[in-house]
Amino acid sequence: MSVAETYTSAKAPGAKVLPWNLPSSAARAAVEADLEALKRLGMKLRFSRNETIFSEGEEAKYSYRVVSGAIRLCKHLADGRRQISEFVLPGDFCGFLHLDEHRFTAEAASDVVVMAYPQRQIEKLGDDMPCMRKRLTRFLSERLAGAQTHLVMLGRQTAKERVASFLLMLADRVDGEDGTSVELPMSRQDIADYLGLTIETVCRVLSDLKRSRRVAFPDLHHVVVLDIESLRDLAEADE
Amino acid sequence: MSVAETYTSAKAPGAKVLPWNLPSSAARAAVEADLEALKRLGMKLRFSRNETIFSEGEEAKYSYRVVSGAIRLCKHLADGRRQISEFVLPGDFCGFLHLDEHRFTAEAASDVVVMAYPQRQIEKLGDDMPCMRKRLTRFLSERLAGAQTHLVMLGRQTAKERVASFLLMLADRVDGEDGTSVELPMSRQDIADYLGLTIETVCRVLSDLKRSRRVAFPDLHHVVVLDIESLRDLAEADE
DNA sequence: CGCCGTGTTGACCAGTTTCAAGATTGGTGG
DNA sequence: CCACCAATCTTGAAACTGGTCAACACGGCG
Repeated sequence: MSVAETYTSAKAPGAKVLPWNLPSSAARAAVEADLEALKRLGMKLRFSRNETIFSEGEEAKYSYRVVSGAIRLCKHLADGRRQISEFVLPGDFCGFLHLDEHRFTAEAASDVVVMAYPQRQIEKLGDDMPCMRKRLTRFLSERLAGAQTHLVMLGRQTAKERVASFLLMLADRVDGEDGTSVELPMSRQDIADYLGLTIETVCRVLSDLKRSRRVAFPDLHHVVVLDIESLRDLAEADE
Repeated sequence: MSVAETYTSAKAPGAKVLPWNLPSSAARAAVEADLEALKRLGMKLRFSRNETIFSEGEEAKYSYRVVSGAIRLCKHLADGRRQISEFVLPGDFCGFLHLDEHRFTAEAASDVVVMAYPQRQIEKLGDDMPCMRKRLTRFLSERLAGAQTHLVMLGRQTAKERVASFLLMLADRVDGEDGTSVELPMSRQDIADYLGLTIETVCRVLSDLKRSRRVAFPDLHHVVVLDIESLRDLAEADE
């Protein structure tokens, strides 16, 4: 079964495709197809949990693709507050901003394996190959659209809605077989910092969801089983 | 005095350039320089306050540049909640997302005059002219970086910090002579929906700022005089 | 003059945070 | 394999920020 098929079958008829903040599985599959040129530029790197991959303000020498694990993209305030703008999951790209400096910090949310591509070469690739260029603008456009959805979440949704949306997003992005059992490759604190909440609030909401049988934690803290339909009611968000 | 000069002189020595969500005045000035090709594609349109320019989900036929007034880019939830992701001020662009559908709604925040450029032609321009293409990817990158700053604001800043940051951002973006007197081309409700607050909270914070002499309203509600330095203390935000 | 849209202020309330105390989990070394 | 420790997660109670509801003020315009 191709990734693209997994993607379409995961969408129940009538289910709305959420405009989340990374390219959909379908888009990723398409990228896969003609990414050979990029592949041979990359080198494989490993980072362990909480290692910094690059920092805000650094010169942007590389862009990355996650092979396994997860990266968090975040900004740190002087007093320790932190906001995560995005989780980068296996198959996803990050960087590629075509700015001289990184505008956010990238840290390993779990042990992670990435491919690193030299920024220079990527830009060259874009110059030479129109298809790559189109992909890049589309990628950036998609990410911007995703960020706007995230803004709605932080600006106008309640804690319960945010957590529900978050879980649905993960289920949507992870190519799980059935899509209801999802691994959370990030800590509660990471989730809180993504959702603009405290870790305690995230815990409480998850406990509520557990009590109302909308989620279950079979083993540890890091695997969730979702009742998609009932979570969708809570998420409410979309237009 | 060129726009670029205005920009650099507005930055006091040591003042940090805020990574806000639209291209800086300097960037805009540079765009100006070689935008002749684009210019003759555009047609001038007028919208009056609260008119919809385009809606989320519509086919993206045009991109826009604001000549005068302001546009708000926003998303509406089913129950009436609204989040504004960006204000588009004179000289700024919007659209250009290279996606088939608009991912947000654009409405006139005040009476507004815009230039509308056919999306098709723009893409063609990008194909033909490498410099335009680079400008586009840089534009999108810059917008994405700006959205991330906005995320920090909504996720991790207090009401006071948000309002202070907002006023500083406006002062930074508007090419005012001295930069301390700023016109607010949007309503209190618009500001609230940009900041993820209620209109009452925005009013209260503004009143506080007025009492503590950090802002003043000479005439109406729609012109503010700022004490940049003391507001910067409140904004706190940046890394 | 009086209405309507918009902005301001006050009193009260609710959701979220804060602070603090445990409970679980995972890892390490005996 | 188990004991122990540190890190992470969970839960509770109290405090607080910002939201809600309601009244009022102000300015623009017919």
